[in-house]
Amino acid sequence: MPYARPFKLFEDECANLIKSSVSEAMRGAVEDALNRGLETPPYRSMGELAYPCFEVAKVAGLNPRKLAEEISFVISSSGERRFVEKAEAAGEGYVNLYVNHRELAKELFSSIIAFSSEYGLVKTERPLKVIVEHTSGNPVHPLTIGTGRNAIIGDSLVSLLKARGHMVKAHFYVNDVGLQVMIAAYGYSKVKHRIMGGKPDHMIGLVYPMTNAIVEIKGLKERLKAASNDEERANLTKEIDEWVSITYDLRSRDPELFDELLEKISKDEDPRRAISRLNREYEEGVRDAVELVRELCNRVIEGFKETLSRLGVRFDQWDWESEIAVWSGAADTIINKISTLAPWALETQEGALILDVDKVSSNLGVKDEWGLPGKQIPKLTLKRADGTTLYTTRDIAYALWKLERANKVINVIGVEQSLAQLQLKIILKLLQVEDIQNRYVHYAYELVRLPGAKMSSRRGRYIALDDLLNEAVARVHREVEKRGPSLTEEEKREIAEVVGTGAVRFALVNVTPSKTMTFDWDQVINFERNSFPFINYTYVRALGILRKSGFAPTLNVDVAKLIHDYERELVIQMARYPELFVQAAEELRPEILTLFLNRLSELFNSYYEKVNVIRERDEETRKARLMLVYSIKTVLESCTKAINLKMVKKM
RNA sequence: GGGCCCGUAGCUCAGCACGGAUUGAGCGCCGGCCUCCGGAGCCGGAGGUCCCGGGUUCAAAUCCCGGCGGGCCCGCCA
Repeated sequence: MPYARPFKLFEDECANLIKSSVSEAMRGAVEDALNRGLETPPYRSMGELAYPCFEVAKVAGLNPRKLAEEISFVISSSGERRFVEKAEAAGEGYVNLYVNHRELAKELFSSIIAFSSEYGLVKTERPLKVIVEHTSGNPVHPLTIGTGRNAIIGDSLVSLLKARGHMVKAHFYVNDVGLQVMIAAYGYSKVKHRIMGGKPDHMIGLVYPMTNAIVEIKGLKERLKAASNDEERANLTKEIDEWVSITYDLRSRDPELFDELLEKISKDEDPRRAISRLNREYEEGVRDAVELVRELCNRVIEGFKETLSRLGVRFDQWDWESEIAVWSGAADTIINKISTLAPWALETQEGALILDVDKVSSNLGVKDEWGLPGKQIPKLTLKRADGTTLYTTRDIAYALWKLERANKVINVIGVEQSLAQLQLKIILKLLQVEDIQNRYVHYAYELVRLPGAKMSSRRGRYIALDDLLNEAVARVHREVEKRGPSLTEEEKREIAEVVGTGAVRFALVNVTPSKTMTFDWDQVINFERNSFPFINYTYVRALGILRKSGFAPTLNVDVAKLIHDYERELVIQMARYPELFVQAAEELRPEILTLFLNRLSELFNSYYEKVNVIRERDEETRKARLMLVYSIKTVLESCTKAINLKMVKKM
């Protein structure tokens, strides 16, 4: 079997040559420097790798430039070279190393043929059981642009880690406990006969804010009646006015639905009490309550699944908060365990149980160990005065549940939860979970802004992921209409769907998660460079060439025929791809691969413009070029597969 | 008040964890290329005190300290 990482052969050879080119006395220092890896020079004309001599020169009391010249000379006169074409001293003290791209091409081609579209997907030596929990949108409204980023990042991680050879399961945490869901369920119970056509998650996305607003106003009005002074009355009136304006807004979006909800809720003596009763009954597992809430959640989830399947996002498991954390009694068990382990950090305030997390972290010594920046970690309430649990407590139960089932747990959750996640991790440490620092990861991501769009959860104003996808598909469809008149209507639809949703995926994964990203249509669906359509177009071009030429991949090619600068560059980039894949998977950075896809596509398009492939007269040159094109096609397949992007074969 | 994240070209970003040689890409703008294997393409140009000020270092966009600007978080919400 050929070696899976062609470029590594070159890198290893460089390291060996450098090591053996210095005197015994310097070898130790050189090895230390090499262990940190060689550098990539800033300009392509400076070779593929570089070794800076400054550090070693300083230790040995030598001039770095001189040392670089010496090393370069020894390497250049060495007969032990296969991949190193030449070594040159440069700058103030660099050894620049140039690869022999023909030898590299041989390795690349045999690797491509051996692994096909698995090329570059280097398997780990230590496969782990990994749970990636992502998306986990509350079942009271459709998935939004924000949960969309979560889903796409999460699914890319799942795909990346699977490709790396880990045993990965994608989990969705259904937050079916808590007041929000109960409000939605209460409203749903009044108007469920109306929710027939259309996507159920969108309907409930309207029922929930409507119900919430109606109940809020009713509650505020009662408080106004009982208000004892003018100031309080004025404040309440102001608040009521605000909510009334919200209900106008909401009603305009479906007057019949709103009116029926209002009429039915008004009949209830005390909606708030009905909602808390529902909450209590659900936590206790009373049958009617369970049936109602589950029916609601399942319908919303049905909508989620429909949306997610368009993006190719699949879950292995749906974990219900009620089952894992509440009905099982796990949350209470945890509270008891904390009471035994750290009674000194617990206090009771008006009946509520509070944990001094800061005290816990000092006591466990994690502040130093984890390099915690904050001096003071806020306290956390574990249990309400009425004995019911809180979200974070239930989340501890879920974290433990996941940690029992996997070596590593990755949670894709918004940055705004950073503090809660830190508190949770400290508690997990307190609960004596082994190696928690490495096993439990909060993979934080930032918000998505969409210029011109206003968001307000009280008004039920959000940017639905469905709308975003529809818009993307529509835009691609218009373009396909313009450019592909020979395609059938069905083909056009298929292309628009795959390329449109792919464009959204690409755009959302292309930006470093810790940055707030701006979603700009002209950027996402621009059909030019740095977009998914551009990459897919490149792939289709490569397929076209291969199809027309009738080329069958073969190792019987003369790599010496690859003399063009673009050919050399393409070979190097593709040979480096496995290194990038490993880095992306190890560092959980899928965006490294979207950047690579773009770079490779740009290179190929430039090449294609300058060099003939099919029309090349010289048979050997033609064959070598076709093998190169075949490699590009294969690498595009592998790399898109690694982050679960689907491409069309015709457009 | 405290903590976290972000600040690089008009716009969107990459490079920063692990310091290294003249910072880069796309869009937009200006100017070229359809006798072409698919123009959803290609080539060229203009455009930057890498937020500011100190420090460490042979070397700072990158590390440290102090500011400034923006976002988020510090609930008996989830």
